[in-house]
Amino acid sequence: MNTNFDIENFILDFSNSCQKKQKKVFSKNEVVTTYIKNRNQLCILLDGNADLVRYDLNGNRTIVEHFSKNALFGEVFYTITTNNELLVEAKSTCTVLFYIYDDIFHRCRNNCKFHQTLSENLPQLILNKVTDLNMRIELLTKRSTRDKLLGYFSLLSTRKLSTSFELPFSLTDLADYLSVDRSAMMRELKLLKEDGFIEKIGNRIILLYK
Amino acid sequence: MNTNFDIENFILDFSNSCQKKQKKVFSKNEVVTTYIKNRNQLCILLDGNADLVRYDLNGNRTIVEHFSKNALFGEVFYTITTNNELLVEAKSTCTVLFYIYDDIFHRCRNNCKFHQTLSENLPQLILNKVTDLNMRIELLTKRSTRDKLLGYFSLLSTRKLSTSFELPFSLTDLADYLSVDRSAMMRELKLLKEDGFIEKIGNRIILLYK
DNA sequence: TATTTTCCGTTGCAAAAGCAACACATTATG
DNA sequence: CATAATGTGTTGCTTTTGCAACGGAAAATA
Repeated sequence: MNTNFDIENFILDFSNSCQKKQKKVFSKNEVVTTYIKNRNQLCILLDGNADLVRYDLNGNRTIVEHFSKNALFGEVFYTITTNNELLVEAKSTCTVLFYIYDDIFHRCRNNCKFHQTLSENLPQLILNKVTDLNMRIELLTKRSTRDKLLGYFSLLSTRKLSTSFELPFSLTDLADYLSVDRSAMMRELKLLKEDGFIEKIGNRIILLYK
Repeated sequence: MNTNFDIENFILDFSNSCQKKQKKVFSKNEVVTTYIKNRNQLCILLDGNADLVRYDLNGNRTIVEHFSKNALFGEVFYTITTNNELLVEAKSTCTVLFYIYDDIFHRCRNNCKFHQTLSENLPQLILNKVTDLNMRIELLTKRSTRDKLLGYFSLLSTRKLSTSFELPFSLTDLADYLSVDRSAMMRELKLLKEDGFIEKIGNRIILLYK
């Protein structure tokens, strides 16, 4: 894949060279931003972890996306179709850059290096997001809680290049991410252990099946 | 939103001006392409309808995406993580342009107008895809078959600017799209009718709740 | 047009998932 | 450090969903 663009170093080098942005720091549980129709915001998470969360009319909470270092988010990626609350919550201390998408795309007046490089690499950055979303869809289309859990574990295992890995979520949040009931998920986790698919030590999962 | 770029006219004007692509026509039920790791293909559907379909190990069929005129697809949007079959099936006669993503991004040698315009507008095109995928995720995270159906109907209603609209799927395919069992979905459809949420005349749905 | 194939609509039964409630552990916070 | 808040693990019960099967309608095909 063409992931030549190293967003991390790029941001380190240039994030101060552009005027058309805001940089803010949030502490745990603060609301980073809400998704509001047509404001066209694009955000980059420089550091920390945050979740895009939706609360529906039945009071169900869904973790729509989980963001870590260098993730892109913001309502430019979203067509707001429902009146569900959609907001980004900091899960740890977060540093975030805020842009208006049109400003990136059409460059800023200064034509600064930051802006130029960012707009050149935007297709790749957004493409990375597309592949993430497709993986999420793959998970969500799995028919059973068991398959969702195993699919998610297998994903984490692939990412860490190890059959043993830490969950980036609390179990409560994991249920909201997989869009299943927490107690049902706990039951299924127990069965997965009993059936010899996984081991679970604290926050760490070990995949036992090949 | 900045959807200034009119892909349809652009394609009409320029699709013959570039060498680095293939144009093919498919008839109904033909396989347009399969998703194979690292081939990095990007496709544009010029005309017709097609589905991205996955068959899992349990034999379940999932319609991962539904494509209509001017849709972008191809494995450049996908990180293949499982060995599930992932293929695009023509649902009607389809005309498709095939590219290799790197060729678009790095321009072709001729530096033709088609290539230039396409690469300039690629962020916007991919962004449109992101918002589509996010809508799909919103549907899939709904907890019940009822909510999935109502959510999908509400989406179609918003698109058509009318409470009455045709389903773009057969009911069998709709179930595969919403990732639910067909008979369970039929049962829920009946209940939705009985509870006065919808009317259904052939392929047409009328939303009755406000 | 006759025949095969696909799709629709339905049902009984089994399995899975959701709901509600609770005790206990762990983690934040005054 | 004491106390509050949040997270974990569990269970009985209810509801929803999935599975399998079937007959008939509609559509595709020979």
